[in-house]
Parts: sequence; structure tokens; C-alpha cells
Amino acid sequence: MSKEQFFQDVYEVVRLIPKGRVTSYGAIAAYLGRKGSARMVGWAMNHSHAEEGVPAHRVVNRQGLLTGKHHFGDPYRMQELLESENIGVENDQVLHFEKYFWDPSEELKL
DNA sequence: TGCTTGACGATCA
DNA sequence: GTGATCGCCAAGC
Repeated sequence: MSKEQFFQDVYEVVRLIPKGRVTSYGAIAAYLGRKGSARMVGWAMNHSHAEEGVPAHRVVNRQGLLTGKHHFGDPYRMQELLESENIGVENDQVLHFEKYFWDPSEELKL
């Protein structure tokens, strides 16, 4: 799998995240066979601005922390988008993260 | 060419 | 429960 393919797959998986659900960088990395390379997913997301229809706000870290909020132009934008999908956010963290967590390797089952 | 950094995560002390 | 360390792999300098 080339790095370009990895990028496209990341974007595709992110686009498949149901509204009102969130996932983690690690979960995406694991699903794409890049277990342990969660940083690559984050790095790919950093370039997701060039893509369209990529709900990057639905991707948070393992702790449900909105670590990528500063890449949305306005830091409050990410939280705002999540709250608009009935996802509670407090102190830069998704409330009931386990409840909203969407694991591609479980939901998509390859 | 080589070192540092990074939207991360798991492990160990 | 907290803090330090390593693995991951690409980009920037």
C-alpha cells in the first residue's frame, strides 16, 4: 500500500463515520493495517483540508480529546461542529466517548 | 545527509 | 494515577 493510497483510505474511512459518532486516529490506523502508526493518520488529517467532505472533527485521539481543534482555523470550530451533531464536548473532550466511539475495524469488518 | 517534530498510542517504572 | 520512553513513518529544516 502506497502512502498515497493510505491517504485516500484515511479520508474514505473518515467520510464513512456516521453522523453523531466519533473515532480515533489509532482505530483508523489499525483498520488500515498501520497499527501503531496513529501519527500517520494525524499527519494525513493535517492535509485533509485539501479534500472535501472529510469530517475531521469526528476524529479525536484515544482519550476523546480534541487535539486537532487548532487546525480548523478557529479552535472552537471543532467543538461547535461536534455539538451540532449532538455530541457533548466539555473542556476539549468528548463526553461519553465510549458511547459515541465508532471503530471501523468493528463496524466495517473489512 | 541527519536530526527534530508531530491532529498518536501502548507499555513500563 | 502519573510521567517517561519507545515505535511508528513522513516532512521540514
